[in-house]
Amino acid sequence: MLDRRYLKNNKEDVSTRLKTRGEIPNLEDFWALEQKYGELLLQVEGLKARRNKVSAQVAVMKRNNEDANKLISDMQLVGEQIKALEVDLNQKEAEAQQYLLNIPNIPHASVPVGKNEFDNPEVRRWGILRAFDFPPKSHVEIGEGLGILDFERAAKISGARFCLYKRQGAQLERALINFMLDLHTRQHGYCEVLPPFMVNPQSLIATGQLPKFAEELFKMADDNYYLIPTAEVPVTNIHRDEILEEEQLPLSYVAYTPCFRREAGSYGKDTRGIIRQHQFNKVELVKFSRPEDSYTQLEILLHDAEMVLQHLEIPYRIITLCTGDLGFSAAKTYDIEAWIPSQQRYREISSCSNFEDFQARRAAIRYRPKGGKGKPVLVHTLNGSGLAVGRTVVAILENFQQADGSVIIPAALRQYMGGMEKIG
RNA sequence: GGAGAGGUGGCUGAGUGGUCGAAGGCGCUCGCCUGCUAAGCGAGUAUGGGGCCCAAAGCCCUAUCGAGGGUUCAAAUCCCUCCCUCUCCGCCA
Repeated sequence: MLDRRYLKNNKEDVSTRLKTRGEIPNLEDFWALEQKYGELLLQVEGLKARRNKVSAQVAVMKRNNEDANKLISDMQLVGEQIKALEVDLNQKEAEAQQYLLNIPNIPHASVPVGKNEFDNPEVRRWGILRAFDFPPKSHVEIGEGLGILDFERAAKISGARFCLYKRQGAQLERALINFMLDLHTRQHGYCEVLPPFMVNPQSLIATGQLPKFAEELFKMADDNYYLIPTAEVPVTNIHRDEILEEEQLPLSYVAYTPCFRREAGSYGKDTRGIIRQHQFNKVELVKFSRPEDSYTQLEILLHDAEMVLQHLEIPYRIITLCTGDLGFSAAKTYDIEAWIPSQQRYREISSCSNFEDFQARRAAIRYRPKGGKGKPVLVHTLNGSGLAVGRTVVAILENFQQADGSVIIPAALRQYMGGMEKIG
């Protein structure tokens, strides 16, 4: 959510910067709404001030056994006026709130202007693409060949976009989760948390999935809970409605969770394999920082995520999402894309974003400047995948496949696989 | 699921219609004092919104005692609904 006052006072600036996202915001309506709201608020508060004052007088008179009936009947009228105005006021307030909740974040000045994913500039590449002396197979072929990925039975159990991992496949997934958690906690200083996988609507509003993207979420039919689409939701909400101490910042959390997404609107995309699933595992990094540090923290976050791929010896590249490709809540996003040999292209395996105070404002996450003096200030929130586990399995199977259909296990992972060096 | 108890400021804890944004204690901040530490003394110490102001400081108004509604001139206090926590029973990994 954007700052209401900033939005009110900088219509032109906000409007031009939002347009780079491809949004055409109608700020005039909002402005008119705010104007009306302000007037009503002034009226209502004026009347309340009067009533409070008179009520105090009534109290005094009653104590002195004086007759206060005149004042009381006057205030009855004032009470009715207040009630009538408040109906209008509350409606304006709700409208303004709805409006604000549906406006995306403003891109950071360093974000390249562009229309869509084809305008995302590459930042850097890492690793050497392996030269295959045989046609590389897709992870589906490899996984089914080895009997470690079973899509048919998953479809029977659940449906499309699910996968049953078996034997070394299941073990590999588990090994990766542990490897990533250990790396981030032991070497990068993150605090490990294991949050709930179901959350209430408030949490989803705070991080920006609601109200706008309800169709992407799995919702419980009989309870007011949603399955999390990412650990970002429960972990960012750890500090919802809290005032942190400046000394605590930056706070860094790492969490493993499964993620659940309806993938509405992506019919036909990545239908085969485990690239795009309704349920997938992810190790997520979340940071809370002072505003002045958040872009430094974004670089650190990106580095921490990259290190996973470097340890696993998987080639990747970093891109900056352009204004037109930026997610709703993000001010700036780097994607890490791993090399997928069967597709001869890089595919997203991590997304690292700075949300600035966009989520913090929705979630009321603030910190008190040092010394206990001064007003609480909104923190900046950041998060990034570190990494998407299923897609890491894809990258390993494909990049480390052998001509005979077997797969070498990256050295860094072997201690997590009971010393196993090869699958198949 | 059944029965009961309870949700008040950073914490603890009082408050059953007006003098309560809220006693007391703890903590914290600043100042004083003490050779150091401890103790002691004094002052201050919630958050959102709005207004005055170029801005800051400050002042004023308003809201907030789990959430939302209601009664009343007036609600932490009375009524209704919901949420959460705790205890016991049942069930269960």
